[in-house]
Amino acid sequence: MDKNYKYVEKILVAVDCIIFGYGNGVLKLLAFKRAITPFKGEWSLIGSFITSNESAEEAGKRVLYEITGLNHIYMEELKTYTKVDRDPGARCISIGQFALVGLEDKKDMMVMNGVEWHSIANLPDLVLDHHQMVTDALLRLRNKAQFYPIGLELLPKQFTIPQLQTLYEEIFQKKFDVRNFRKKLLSLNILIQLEEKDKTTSKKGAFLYEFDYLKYKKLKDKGFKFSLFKI
Amino acid sequence: MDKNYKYVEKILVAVDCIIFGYGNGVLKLLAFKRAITPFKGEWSLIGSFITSNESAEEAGKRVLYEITGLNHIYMEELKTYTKVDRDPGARCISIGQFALVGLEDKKDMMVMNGVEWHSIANLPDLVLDHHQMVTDALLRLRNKAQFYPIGLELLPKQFTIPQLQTLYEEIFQKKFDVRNFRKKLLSLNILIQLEEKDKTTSKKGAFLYEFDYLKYKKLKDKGFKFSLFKI
DNA sequence: AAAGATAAATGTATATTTTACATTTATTAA
DNA sequence: TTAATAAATGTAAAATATACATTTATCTTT
Repeated sequence: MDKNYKYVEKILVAVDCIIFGYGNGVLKLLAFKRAITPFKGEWSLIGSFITSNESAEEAGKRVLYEITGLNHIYMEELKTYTKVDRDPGARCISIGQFALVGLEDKKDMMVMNGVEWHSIANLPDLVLDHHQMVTDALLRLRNKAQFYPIGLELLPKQFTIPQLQTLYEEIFQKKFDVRNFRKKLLSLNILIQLEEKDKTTSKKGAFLYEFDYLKYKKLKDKGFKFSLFKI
Repeated sequence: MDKNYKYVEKILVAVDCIIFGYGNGVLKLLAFKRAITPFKGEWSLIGSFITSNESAEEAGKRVLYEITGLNHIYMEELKTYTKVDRDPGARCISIGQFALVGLEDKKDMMVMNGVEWHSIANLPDLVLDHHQMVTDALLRLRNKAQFYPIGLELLPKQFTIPQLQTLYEEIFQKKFDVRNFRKKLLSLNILIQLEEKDKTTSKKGAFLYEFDYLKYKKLKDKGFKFSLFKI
């Protein structure tokens, strides 16, 4: 190490993952019941200390993989929690990592002992400042849903418009008018209608759609701003 | 320290401040020429290692004060830079702190040797990943200007509409129509028109305004979303 | 006192977007 | 054939955004 850094204090650096899952029309958060001290028996976000050979995002993805077997998951930094006394055990900062998991295509997901998906409407108490992290992450989720076609991360590759609407209604805890919702979504021109219908929820069946990711990306790179709704 | 944390690696944690200043119609960035190794003679953002008794924001505000004497400055977390090899001297993560300084009311600001305001249009090369931090911060600034009356931080308490427009034009590098700009701003109902005029830039003089911060806050708390412009 | 110069202030018509709201359609099961 | 059910659709009114040119207040000069 460079001698100039020699006398500087080092700090414990953790990541904690705020992992939202969406399945069966319900928005969920992944948490686990700690089996060992500290905080044995209490609910906690999934986290880890960062090691010297990984970035925060790598650490987040690593621990998510270790605990769920999930890979290639959408993850971004939320914010960093650095209050001096946030962890009574030691000075420790934590980098919140925000992640989104579509649960419909992950039915085969491994679920470790003590790890559970909790409906957002009914969260358990969480250790330390983890509840604050979830509050912050929910704000981020809403913000993201407004300016980014978040169905890309939370819905299966093929989905129906009513499914997409239910996702938005779950995220915003608010009903939208079906005619206006469909009109607005289709006006963005990033959905491809397929020929098949999904008949699992109605006799008539609902047409399946896919996101046209390339078209979305092109428009975005051109500076086109998506705003899905005035909420 | 709790024994459970005993065998975990610690990491150097720094803050780097991306400090935007606005004065004389120009948007500027604060940087300093390093007088000592490492990177002696190169331009760098203002930063510091975090000590064990301060949060990231406290560290950011401390170093800003140490170097400029500035106090009570708007500061928020930008993002954290954690790539393993971002600093060749040592494994070191850095928390970017985004700050805004209105320079008109700070004419008496102390300027330490080697510390300089650089016009955004003409930035020097910066060490490490500091240029990336500035790029990220500029995006944040634009985003913030769109959804928050950023004049609150970057203009003197009393200001004119043309001044406010110049600020927005500087931030977005784009001209706005004077009629539409004024109409939109006044329609938000958070400006108080004063009786005095500012005659420094024209014979006719421009009416001075103040932000009605309380009204703004009330509307915001009610869930009212400000969107200053479709850019 | 009048004229000239300069930036500030203003209004309107058109286009676009958002909102509110009720009926018809496709399909399966009885 | 009928009943049941969720999916799909259209239109008018309101709100917002855009494009665009002239008048006003004041100081300076003649």
